[in-house]
Amino acid sequence: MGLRSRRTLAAELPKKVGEFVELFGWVQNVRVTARFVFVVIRDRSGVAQVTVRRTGSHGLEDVAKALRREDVVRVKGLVVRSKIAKLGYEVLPEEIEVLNRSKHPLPLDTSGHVDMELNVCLDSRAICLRRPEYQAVFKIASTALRAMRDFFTSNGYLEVITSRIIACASEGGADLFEVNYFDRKVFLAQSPQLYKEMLAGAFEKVFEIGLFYRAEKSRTTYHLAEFVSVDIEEAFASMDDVMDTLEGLIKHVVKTVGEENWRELETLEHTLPQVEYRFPRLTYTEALEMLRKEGYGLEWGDDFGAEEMRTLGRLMSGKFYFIVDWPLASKPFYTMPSPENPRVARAFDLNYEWLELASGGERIYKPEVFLEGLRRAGLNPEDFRPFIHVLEHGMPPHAGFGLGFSRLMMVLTGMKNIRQVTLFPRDVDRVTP
RNA sequence: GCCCCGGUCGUUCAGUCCGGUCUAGGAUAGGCGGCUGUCACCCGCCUGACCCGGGUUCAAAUCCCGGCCGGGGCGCCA
Repeated sequence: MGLRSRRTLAAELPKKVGEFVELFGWVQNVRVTARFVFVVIRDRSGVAQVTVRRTGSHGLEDVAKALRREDVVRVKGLVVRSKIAKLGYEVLPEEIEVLNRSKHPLPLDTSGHVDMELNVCLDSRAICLRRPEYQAVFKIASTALRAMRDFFTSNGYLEVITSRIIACASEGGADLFEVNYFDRKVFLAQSPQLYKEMLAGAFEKVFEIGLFYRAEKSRTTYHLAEFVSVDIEEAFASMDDVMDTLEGLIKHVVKTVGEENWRELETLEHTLPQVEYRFPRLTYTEALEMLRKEGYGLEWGDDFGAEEMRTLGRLMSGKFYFIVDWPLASKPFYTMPSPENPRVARAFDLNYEWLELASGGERIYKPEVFLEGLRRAGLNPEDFRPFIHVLEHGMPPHAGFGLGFSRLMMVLTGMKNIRQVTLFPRDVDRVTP
């Protein structure tokens, strides 16, 4: 018989009053009194109090008294109601087995009395996650991932997995990590961009949730060298279509997390953002005008810096909002120019307050226009043969977006640093654990 | 890469400005003892730290320089 079928979780005890159960978990606390030893056991469902009556005969009592925080134990005992115990019930043990001892002192405080610095937490990540308030973030993340998959699949998108290994450092923009691949120099992908476009030419609607890499020495609270990107690409769709999809996605995720993770949100003392409105769609030019009125000396074509984004976020009063119709020069080479004005891109960003969560738009689908985009970006067409090959054989018009999953998680959990919502963050300074 | 701030028991917070009873203090964790159906149990005692290197000084946790590490901001940034 497996352990799992024998096991009872702490949260199930109220239903087991009068029965013998086996608890498995960690020692959270031990309190010794004249007639009892109280051991608090924590498992993934919550905590339970194990009450050992002191008989003076060195048995269970000695085992219980010797327990220390984070020891791993199995407790077999009778569940009884209790008017005195704050939980309303407790376990009277007949066996306590120590499955593993924890070394002391612990690298951090798991009792919840003393807070820890982010770095201390990350250095002992799995131990820091013994604390419920640190677990809450990742329970919400799991719900969000599931909600996104539900949303995409129920809207007809096919989940795909593309390669992280690419041959050429040729997609422009950010720096790529070099990897030795059978004595060839290859690179880690920084986005699934061209792959998902090619797949949109076959499946029409695809999405991918995956890790991507950028070798930029960014030291901010919202950049990592390894990050989770949520990407879609859709054939026969316009910029407005995928913006609607993205808006629907955000609303579905917020709603689902609100329904399923209210306990975790309470633990984090965080309230989800409101989404009961149509996300404003601001043009780049309108945003520029708003900033000029605030006194920023910006020219058409300038990018918005951090301060500008904070101002814009304030002016948009804490809403999710799109900025559309960017200058083409500020967008990647594969971006579709507007048919009305070739200096304007059919591209958008989605922001929440000051933070850029996603960007997307329509893509070039004609080979000759793509070659013109490459020429403008100073890139070598030879490096794009496989992609151009697809463009030449019936690539439909298409659009898509990429969403920074961890940035969305910051919004959903109220965390101020992307490392707090990443289990094992990778940045310029950290590659362990 | 730039600017600002910081580095003190396992963790966390004081002390540094203005060098000297700092023999470095509190909380929490750990050890021992006491009290006690406890539930952040309580009380007492104990263990345990000034990032590294150089300099100034009679004297450095404290001032100066360099390094390393950390926090924040900016830049870079599909």
